Amino acid sequence: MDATEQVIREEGHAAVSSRRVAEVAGIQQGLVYYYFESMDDLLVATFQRRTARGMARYEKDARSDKPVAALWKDLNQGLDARMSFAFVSLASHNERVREVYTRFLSESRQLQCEAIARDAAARGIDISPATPMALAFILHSTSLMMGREAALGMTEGHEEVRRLLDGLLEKFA
Amino acid sequence: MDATEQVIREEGHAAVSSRRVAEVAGIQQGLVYYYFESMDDLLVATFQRRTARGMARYEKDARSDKPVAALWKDLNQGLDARMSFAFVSLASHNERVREVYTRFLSESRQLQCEAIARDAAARGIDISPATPMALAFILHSTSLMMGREAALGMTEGHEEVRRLLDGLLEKFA
DNA sequence: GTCTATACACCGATAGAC
DNA sequence: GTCTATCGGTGTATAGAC
Repeated sequence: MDATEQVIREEGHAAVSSRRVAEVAGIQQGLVYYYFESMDDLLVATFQRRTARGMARYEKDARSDKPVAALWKDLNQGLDARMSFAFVSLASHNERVREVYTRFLSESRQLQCEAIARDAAARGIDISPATPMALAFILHSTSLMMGREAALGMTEGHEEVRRLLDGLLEKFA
Repeated sequence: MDATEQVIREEGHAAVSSRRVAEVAGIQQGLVYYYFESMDDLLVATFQRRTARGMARYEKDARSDKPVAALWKDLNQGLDARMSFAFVSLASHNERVREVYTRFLSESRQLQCEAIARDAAARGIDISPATPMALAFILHSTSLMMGREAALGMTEGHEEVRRLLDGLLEKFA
């Protein structure tokens, strides 16, 4: 799974083959099929491990003493943009990957909504006209987009966006 | 190029091969190489055509009598999420596709920034603490994310996000 | 567990007939 | 312009030795 992630990151998901993964892992091609029934299984297992790690990170953020600040920091530093794109791209046309991805998206957003609502209530912060859901959505999408562009070598305007959101979230810090 | 787009949309960019594209287009495989020197050329040409059409749409929005409202409407209706993901995924590992994509992103954002700034000035609208750049970025990323999720069958929270942004952009309508 | 060897499908690209 | 035929390479997956 480590080798699979590496290939996706460096060469894209189209380059993931039993031969290439085996080469990176330092084993022979046939051995891949001793551990995974098919390449599809390997792919699904790899993404499942990723989403489990992602959820663990978000849960840790939610339990910290500054949930929203921790989440926002995590979204801006912890996202692996290239893996993320590969994930979406695959999810569009692979039912099993789509299930893994939509469950992760749904559960993590739910978690983030609750964290925002609880944090705002605890600190007496009024986020209107936004709602926890809208805020969670916007934080997620903007940080993902900045990660995407940064992965492609573009950072124009990112400082401005970050400054604006940092300011709006100031009371949570 | 139409056949290529169709294959990308329905089966993903990994399924784009001269044989598959030829089959969809109703021609023989070898003929693809009469019109395009390589599959890479076909892919780049296909995306180039898309970005040209995208820019034309944004320019039309910018010239309309309600630039920001037109842009926001366009972002929410005109984005082909699946093509968009394939584009990004490919751009990560194909230099020529990356160039096409980053130029498009950069030019379209520039255009949108100017449209927002001009529209706000003309209507005497104060968008602070946001800036034209930050606003363009957030509109783009949220609409893209909603398109992405909708393509995967998720629409939870979208109404809330749209309501919030519609409200914030109300003065532009 | 790990290897080698192999079957069979599909890939990009080219050659040459019409 | 469009076709058929073909090359070498790579893909998934399996069989069987050790």
